[in-house]
Amino acid sequence: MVTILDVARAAGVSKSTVSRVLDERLPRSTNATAERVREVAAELGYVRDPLASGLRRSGTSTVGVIVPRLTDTVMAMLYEAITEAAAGRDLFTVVATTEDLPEVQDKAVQSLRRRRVDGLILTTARVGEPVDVGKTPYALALRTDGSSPAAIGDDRLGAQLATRHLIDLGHRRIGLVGGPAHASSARGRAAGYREALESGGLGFDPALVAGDAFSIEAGEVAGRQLLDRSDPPSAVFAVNDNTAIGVLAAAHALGLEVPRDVSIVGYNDIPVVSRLPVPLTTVRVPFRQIAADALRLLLDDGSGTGETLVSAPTLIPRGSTAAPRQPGSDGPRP
Amino acid sequence: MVTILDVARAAGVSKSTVSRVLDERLPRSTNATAERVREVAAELGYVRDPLASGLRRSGTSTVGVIVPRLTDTVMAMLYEAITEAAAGRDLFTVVATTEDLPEVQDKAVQSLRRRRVDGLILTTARVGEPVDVGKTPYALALRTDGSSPAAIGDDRLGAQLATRHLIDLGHRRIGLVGGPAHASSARGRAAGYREALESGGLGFDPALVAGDAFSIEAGEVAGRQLLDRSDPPSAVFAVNDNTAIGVLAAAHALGLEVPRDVSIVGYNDIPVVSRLPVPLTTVRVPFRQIAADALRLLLDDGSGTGETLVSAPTLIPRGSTAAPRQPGSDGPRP
DNA sequence: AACGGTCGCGGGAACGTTCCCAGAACGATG
DNA sequence: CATCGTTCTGGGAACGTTCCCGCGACCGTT
Repeated sequence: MVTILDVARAAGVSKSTVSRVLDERLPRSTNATAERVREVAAELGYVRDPLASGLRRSGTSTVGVIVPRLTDTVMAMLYEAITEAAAGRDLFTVVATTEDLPEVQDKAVQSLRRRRVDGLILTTARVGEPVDVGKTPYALALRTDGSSPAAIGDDRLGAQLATRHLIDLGHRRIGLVGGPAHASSARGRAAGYREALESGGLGFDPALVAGDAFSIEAGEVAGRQLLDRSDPPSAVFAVNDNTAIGVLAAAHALGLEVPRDVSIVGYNDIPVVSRLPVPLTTVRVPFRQIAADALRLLLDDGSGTGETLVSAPTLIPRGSTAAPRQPGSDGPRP
Repeated sequence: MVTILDVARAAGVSKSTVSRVLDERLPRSTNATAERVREVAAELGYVRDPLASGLRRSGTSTVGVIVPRLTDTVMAMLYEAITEAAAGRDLFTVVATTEDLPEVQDKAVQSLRRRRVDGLILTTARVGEPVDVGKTPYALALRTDGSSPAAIGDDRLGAQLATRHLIDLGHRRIGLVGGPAHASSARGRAAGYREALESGGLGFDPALVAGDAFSIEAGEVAGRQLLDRSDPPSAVFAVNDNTAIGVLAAAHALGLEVPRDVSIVGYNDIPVVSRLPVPLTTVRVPFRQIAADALRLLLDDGSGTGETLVSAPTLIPRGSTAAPRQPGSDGPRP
């Protein structure tokens, strides 16, 4: 391994000079020596040792990302987006999972802080429970706790788009499969759903709401609950694609055909849903934008406490939504 | 941050002693001073600085994992399994993605080596293209290049189980949706498919084979190719769950009902497939075992070059497979 | 020509740890 | 009681880098 001393010797300068020339944080000197040093360094294939560098500066050009689990495709997509955005700033990313358990999260935070990450991005925020990551800079993504800097999608808008889409198709009884109350995203989507209903003159009916988790299983249970009765909704908006898949399964199990008997809308547009036998209508979230925003909050913006950057989602209409069988009347199914 | 010097002062010994006592690689001394040092360290909440430690030792207690992408749930599952196994050995993991592009992989390898990972686990091996990671210890997982140490599932066995399952149900024309030839897993599964056919007295028919990638899209294309003709197979074995989902979509698009008109088997048992409207019969791969094996190859076994550890998969029968409509005769569909 | 200011450079300490080595303490043995 | 061997300890160098600080060169001004 070639060190800074090798470069110094080869260029006939001191290690301090090499260090200074190669310091990417300083304004790039266009000096004669500087040029030579850079040449020599490139020639020898010198790359800074991140360990030694990190030890001396206190910062490692690394950001830590904390997610509930990577097997949730949404989280995997966001992490990949963050990694890409970070690479554009010459930053490395490191990820830790929490299983959604606060105590695991604490361990993850400690583990990443110990590794001297320059900042943390968390997607595990719970409303009303401000995260505590000590004095490490941090930002939230996808969800907010209401007080920390956060980069999120416009969940109300997304839910409004989805619900309004169903209304426009002629649906009058629209169910909601919601998510956990601790997630701001689930709350926002529930609020948007309600607002769209009311602004569409439909009124909010608590009997058409079920569900309290993001998983496929929860979606299936809630879907069954909404659909397996005498007066089922003709359409369901699900808080995310996973729960929508669960609703799809519930509908199938009940002998309902999508979209003939019931329309379904999901949220996030994870890759698989566009390729299901019945491609899912869903709301696409600009993950790259959100990732870039989170990084911006983390690095550029240090001072502004509690700022929230919001990105607008898009409705992606697909095969899982159509006009109800008896538009506007919702007659009992045969 | 409390350093080793603080501990030394508080315990009334030298930093060398503290360092020695706290060195987890040395046999744990049951000394009186040792005990006191440990107590004091715990009391002060001392944790070793990984940067300084890594700089001096040359090793960071970190293993790097290289995968094509994390949005592939299989890779996410494996990475989580590796992380868990690594945590059991007090190791940290770091992941990099390659998009399946060799040049990106090279950059990923460099980036991780520069960070002084103690070893690398790669899931991107291509048969006949031995990976080059310099002198960093490494092991392959899920796929092998034929020469490096590798921890894989028994792909032939898995495919045999899947194919035999279809034969046992009475299918006589069984299609294969295969994967890329560079992946040993795809090859092994193709081989197992063929062996099961032949040992079942069915003979191998190249006309019943299609597909050359792991994606949903590829599965859909191949599924269409196999199913949209006058003499379609009554069952299809897909090289993984993604392609199986693609085949599912193709079948639906062609108006075929699963499993009534065509049976489908996937591979990997990613979470979503058990919750599809028609739950997918698939082959479960012991990812935790494979992860533990890969780590073992990497760390315990240094010397043995080219050893391959193979884990046995299990068939998980679900709703996507059933007896053919006219067992054994494969009459044309109406 | 003398002086003040700016700039670039090099020496050396520091970051927190590990490792080498010399010496102290201790017990055992002849 | 002297000597030897073993175990344990502490001092200091080293890992590769950054950062502080002093010094000399150079430029422009009076």
